[in-house]
Amino acid sequence: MHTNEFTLTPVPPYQFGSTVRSHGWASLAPFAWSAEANALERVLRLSTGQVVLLAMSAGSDGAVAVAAQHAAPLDAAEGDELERTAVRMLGTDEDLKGFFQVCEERGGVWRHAIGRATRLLRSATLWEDMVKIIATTNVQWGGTRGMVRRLVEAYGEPLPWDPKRRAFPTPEAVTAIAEDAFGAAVRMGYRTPYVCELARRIVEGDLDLAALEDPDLSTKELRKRLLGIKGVGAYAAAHLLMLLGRYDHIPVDTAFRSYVGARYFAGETPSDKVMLAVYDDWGPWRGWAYWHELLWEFQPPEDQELG
DNA sequence: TTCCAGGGGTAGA
DNA sequence: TCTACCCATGGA
Repeated sequence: MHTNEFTLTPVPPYQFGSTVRSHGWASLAPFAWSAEANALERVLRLSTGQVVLLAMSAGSDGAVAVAAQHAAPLDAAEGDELERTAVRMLGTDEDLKGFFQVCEERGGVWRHAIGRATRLLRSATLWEDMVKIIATTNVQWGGTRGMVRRLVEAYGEPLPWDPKRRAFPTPEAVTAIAEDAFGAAVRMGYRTPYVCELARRIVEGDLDLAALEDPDLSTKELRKRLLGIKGVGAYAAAHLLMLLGRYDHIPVDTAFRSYVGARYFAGETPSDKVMLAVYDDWGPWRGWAYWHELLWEFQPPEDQELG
């Protein structure tokens, strides 16, 4: 057994704990929260095929500690990929000063956002984020967790010394499976052909994920390309845009309608257009503003976070 | 049993 | 651009 430990120094302000709790991703396989280690763990398959076990936890002075266990030593390229992937998942390289500046100007409860210093937890790859977003549509959270768990258990590469723990399946692994077999194993219902087609497009080079992660691509063009993916509509595109660091669209779902209706319209639910207008003055930070308010419903801010 | 979820595709207007 | 209608699955 070999180990590789390193620390990430996030762009401040940053908090590991609030990032892990930023949405439900930490409870979707292969992510798992280890209470005893106080760490976010997951199995990760590197592009060389080596499968590693990652543990990410809060370090000192706002840093994030990452520890990887693997059966064989990692070469330089594998080490780079490991670190790049940890940065992607934790958003430690994301500069949100623009958003925190607006929160500072608004003051009041918005100072909580600065204290929380949250990034959205990402998956190891955009492919994994896309599959998981598709698995959240028109289903309750328990259903999403079940679909993702079955997908990982059926087709993820096992950790060599603990084969019950598996990585998220690659697109190549999914394309190697007949669609009806995939459907029977994963039980994603009508989402099955969407995921299979997505995997095929990635493997065949028809969909270039790296191009979608290019910060120089305009948000408008990026959204158009996301909407071109079968299974991705307005909600899923807005959510994926947030995971790609663009916060000007709000993922409108039943949670949005329920929360905004209760908070701003005395329990009534006007049209989506009217409810979305509540956040218009946040400009490019609309999505983040809504997301913070929704999070605070379940994770009420404490006064000591202020200032 | 019926309803519907952290919606989306499609056809037809 | 907007609206009906259908879509597998499983929890409530």
